[in-house]
Amino acid sequence: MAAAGAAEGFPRSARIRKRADFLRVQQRGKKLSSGPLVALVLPTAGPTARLGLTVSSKVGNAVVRARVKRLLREVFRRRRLACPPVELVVIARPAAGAATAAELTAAFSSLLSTLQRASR
RNA sequence: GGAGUGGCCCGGGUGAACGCUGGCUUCAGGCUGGUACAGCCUGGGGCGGGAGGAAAGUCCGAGCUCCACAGGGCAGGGUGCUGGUUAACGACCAGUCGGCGCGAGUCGCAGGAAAGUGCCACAGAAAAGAAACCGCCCCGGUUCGCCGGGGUAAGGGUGAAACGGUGCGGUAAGAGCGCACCGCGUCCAGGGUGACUUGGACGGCACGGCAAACCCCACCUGGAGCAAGAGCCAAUAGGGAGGCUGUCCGCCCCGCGAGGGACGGACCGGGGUUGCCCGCCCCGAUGCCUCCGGGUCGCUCGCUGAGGAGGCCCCCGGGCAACCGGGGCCCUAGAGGAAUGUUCGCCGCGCGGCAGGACGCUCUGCCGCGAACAGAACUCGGCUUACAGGGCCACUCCGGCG
RNA sequence: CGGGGCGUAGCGCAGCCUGGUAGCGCACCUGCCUUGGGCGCAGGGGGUCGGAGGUUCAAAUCCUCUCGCCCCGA
Repeated sequence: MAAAGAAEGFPRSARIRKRADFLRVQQRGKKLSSGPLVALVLPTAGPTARLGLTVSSKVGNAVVRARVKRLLREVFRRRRLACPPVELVVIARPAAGAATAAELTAAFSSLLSTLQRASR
């Protein structure tokens, strides 16, 4: 176990995939925001953090939405094991469609940093 | 060389690191059944696969799936020159006719206006089956200003459009009144599968426009859509399925009777016949009997390894072509809160600047910037729309040189 | 996947079905009224009718294609 590649992996178990899970986090989670992003955080009993993304059609067409999700997933993949075990739902506001990759990365990174500080 | 027309193609390449996804294989752990072993789940390793020309819009057509369907009529919807291609189409090809263009070409919802109804604003006398405002001509009257009656439709004027056009003859003035040509209609002959076309004869003109107005005619048309649909099935709740039973009348049977049962008809209410009607079919408040299954979340299948109405700037044959037949080669991803990504190099492409060779076309080097439109969601055939940059082919017109 | 609606002046809407003049309210400008402002009265300006093509003598209106926005159902 614990192969070298697992440090930056992003397996299916680290994703929120059920509508019920999304609704639970959105109703009971704590709300944070940074720029074009809104995050809802709920502590979990699982071993690691899990991420779910919500990017509606207000953000842009399919290409723009996919780009936003891939960028956010990439940031989360790099820092996943450094995060406390929470369930995290990130909602992209319409401004996220027009944001550059650097802006989105910075916004999500600051969100993750405040999360890590709060858990200590 | 310049201007243009039509069509086709490409849609960056390569390497490394870290990731994602589904297939095959292998290892470890667990569960079920268990003799070997098989199946499933979780995690790791290896191998090879992983967006488009439009995947988009969802404007048409089909496959596939489920539902409905005795039959008849009416409605609704769609298409609309002809012939063909196709699984099918509103698509495509070829042609006909008409518009535009010198031309290559291009555009066209392009049936019927003597089946009927309706509309044609303003202007104009008159907007559809006739009429006569200014006129022109004749006759009568006259106070010489003109008035009355009749003929006419050439000219003026209005309008988008005025009941064939031009010319000659003719006439009181005129008029298809007569003639020639053109247009129109009918008939005949030739060509063509056909739309249509060519020629001739006859007719003296009848049929203004609008059907992307209602409509008529011809042909086509059941509804929904992979969240279709099929299977397994937790918690919770306790229901779900099947059969009988409505009211009245007639008649028959059983019974002493109350009553019960069978048949036929009518009626009431509800439902089905996925628009309506006829017709047809089913059901009945309460209650009784029999059976144990129905279904939500979730999961699996449908779903893409085997079939594809699949591609080929491959070949052969048929056809003007769309396309068809045969052979060869090749391709084919399968997610499910939804993968195909991120970072860093090198090469290639375009634009701009600088320097050098060079009259110029252009070549070399360096630097900077840029690289679009857009993401599979059951699968195909079309159409439409978006798109940085690049390449190829055929043809037309104009100019120059030989 | 399927269905519906909207786009007309700076804003909110009529007009479209049944073709011929684009209009209403608020806002804007000018004048009157008032010491001044508001209110009120009178007058005025302003619209490629989302875009392209077509039918027609004539199109906001009819037809076709297209762009954008909003809503609904499974």
